[in-house]
Amino acid sequence: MMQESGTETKNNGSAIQNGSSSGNHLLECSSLREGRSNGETPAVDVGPADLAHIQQQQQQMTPLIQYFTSKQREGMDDRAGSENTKALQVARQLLLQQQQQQQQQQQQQQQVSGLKSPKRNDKQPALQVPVSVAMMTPQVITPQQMQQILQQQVLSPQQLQVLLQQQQALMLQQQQLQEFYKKQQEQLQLQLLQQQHAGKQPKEQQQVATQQLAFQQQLLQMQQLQQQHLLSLQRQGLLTIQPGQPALPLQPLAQGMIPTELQQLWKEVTSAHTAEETTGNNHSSLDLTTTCVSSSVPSKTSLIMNPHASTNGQLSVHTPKRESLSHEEHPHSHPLYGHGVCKWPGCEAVCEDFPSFLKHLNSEHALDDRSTAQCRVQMQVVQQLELQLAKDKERLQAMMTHLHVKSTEPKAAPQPLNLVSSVTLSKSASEASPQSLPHTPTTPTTPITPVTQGPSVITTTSMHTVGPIRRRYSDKYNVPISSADIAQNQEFYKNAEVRPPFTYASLIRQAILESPEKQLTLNEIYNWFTRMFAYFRRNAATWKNAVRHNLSLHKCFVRVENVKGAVWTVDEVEFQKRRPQKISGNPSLIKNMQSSHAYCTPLNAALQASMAENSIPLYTTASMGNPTLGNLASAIREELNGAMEHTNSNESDSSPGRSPMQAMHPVHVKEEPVDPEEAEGPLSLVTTANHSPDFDHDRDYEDEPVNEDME
DNA sequence: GGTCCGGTAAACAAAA
DNA sequence: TTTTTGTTTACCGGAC
Repeated sequence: MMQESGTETKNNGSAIQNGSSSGNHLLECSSLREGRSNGETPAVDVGPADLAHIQQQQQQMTPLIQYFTSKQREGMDDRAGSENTKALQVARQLLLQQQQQQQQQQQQQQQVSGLKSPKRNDKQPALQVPVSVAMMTPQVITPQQMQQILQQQVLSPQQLQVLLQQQQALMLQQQQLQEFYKKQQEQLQLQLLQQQHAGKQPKEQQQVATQQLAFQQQLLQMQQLQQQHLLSLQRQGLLTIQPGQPALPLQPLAQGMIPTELQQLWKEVTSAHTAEETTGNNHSSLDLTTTCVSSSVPSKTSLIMNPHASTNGQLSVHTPKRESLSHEEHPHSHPLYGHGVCKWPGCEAVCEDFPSFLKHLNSEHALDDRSTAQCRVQMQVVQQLELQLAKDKERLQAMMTHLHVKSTEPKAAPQPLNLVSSVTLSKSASEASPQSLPHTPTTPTTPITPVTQGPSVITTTSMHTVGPIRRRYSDKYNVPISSADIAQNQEFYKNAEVRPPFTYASLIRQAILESPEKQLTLNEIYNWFTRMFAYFRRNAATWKNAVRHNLSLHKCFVRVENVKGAVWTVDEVEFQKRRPQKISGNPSLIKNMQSSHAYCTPLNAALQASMAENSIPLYTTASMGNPTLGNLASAIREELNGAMEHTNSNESDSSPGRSPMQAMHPVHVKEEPVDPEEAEGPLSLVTTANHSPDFDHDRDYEDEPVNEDME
């Protein structure tokens, strides 16, 4: 509640200037008044001097903010917009001086308080007042300094904007922190009173004091965070820092002493910090313009992003604009965080909650060589995917041209042809409406949204893929796969909320087979689904039910009672029985399939090389899954072998095409006459190389290998 | 048009 | 009591 008020104040146009500082003071003062008005002994013994100090600093702060605000409103007049950052430097120095002084004062207070007797009236004032003051006005600038800045008028619009925004962010942090701090104080007051009335001994009071001290330390850490923020400014070149002002390391918060509210506060504060830091990264040595940068840049800081930011956002997986919106609307949503897992490529660290994720993000994925390299790799991956997509499009066009297939777009879709989209659009054009595809009944009204979060280039076209899972296509529509998609699809399905074109049974089997012991619990299967497919991170009730349904329904899934409960295994014999035999009639198809698998290697090798070049071991499992390509390949071979076996031995078995491999049937187009009806085929099934029977549906079947290997 | 298959929804029961 | 797990049935749409 207090935080809300703080936010409102911040968002209020006219209140911006003094909303943070004065607002904080007022809040504190009012809080103090309340304490007194209640007839309770004020635990926070803020003396007149302190109040005067607060007011004074408030007055000092206001002109600067007003100035910045006015500059912003004036459209950041470039009149004085020389790039000279001298004024900013001055301001920065002043701020740092202030902070130093406050820290020193705080430390002194702490020392004093530590020596003081646990008597109620003695301990708290020393502990609290300095902290609150320090936290409220870490960046106070004296009127003289302010005037100096104003006289110089050397701030460029961008600098002003940056400074103003960051100032606001810091103020918000301070405000929130202060509010929480006051809450803590009030609680402690109550505790003290209760203890006093109950005749508690100083021991407990000491405990309370200890808590106070701990909290104070946390506040100090917040200051350090702010300093880091300033450092990030320095990185941006917007500020220069004094050589003698070392950056304080971000110390971990004292565990076990962070109450829920503090965690909440911490979360918000670190969120802002993260955003700022990310922005700093953007301007630092890295000229990263893709996901890694744009992903976590909130709207607040979007203004200070480089001119390419918006463009980058469009090209990257996440657009800054959308991200910022989502951040505003869903404070806990973060493109790098989902389902309790850090989505940083290759990380997948489990973070229980958003605050812990933010901490993790700040600690593990700070601006360093590794993160830089990862971002670069991600860029390369995206670029490679883009290139591959372009190639495939070209190839498709050539194929269509060769087959004299007049564009089926009128019938299929107006959207650009893509491996994915074309598949969806093909035969079942009637159903191909993008909106109708992806969604489970649970989300009928939100058809496209999930897909929009997909990977950059693929996203647009892939939107149309979402629904295909149910549809099956006959072999004749299959077209030789372009080498492309293996790694692509893996990454794609992991990031894009596009429904994989595989049956639940196939996915379940894959999950089980990928497990070390070839057996998984239901929950582990769930986890595999969510881990491997972004699509299954939503509508859990639906697909989980389907998973259970499939497990129970299909004989190929065998439930085994284990020591630790029931696990599910795959009866390959039964599963093979399910396989379609369509492929059986076409040995050549199998050949093609095999050849198509060969594509995997080069692509993955390239990706791996790229990663190795950047020394990014993390990528191995998470985003690319390259390391597991071997497994994937072997799985494909197994599939192929199975299909071959069927081809050789079960030709008579003509159950409607369902073999995993069936999808792979290579290029029927070449072997079968192309009739008008089939003409659509190429379009719809551009990629059909490897497949499990169930994977046959509307997609290129190279996906399966990828998916199988994802793990 | 019938059949098969997969996806989805739902009800129900047992176990945790 | 709630949640998870497991089973079963029904329905629908797509492919054959």
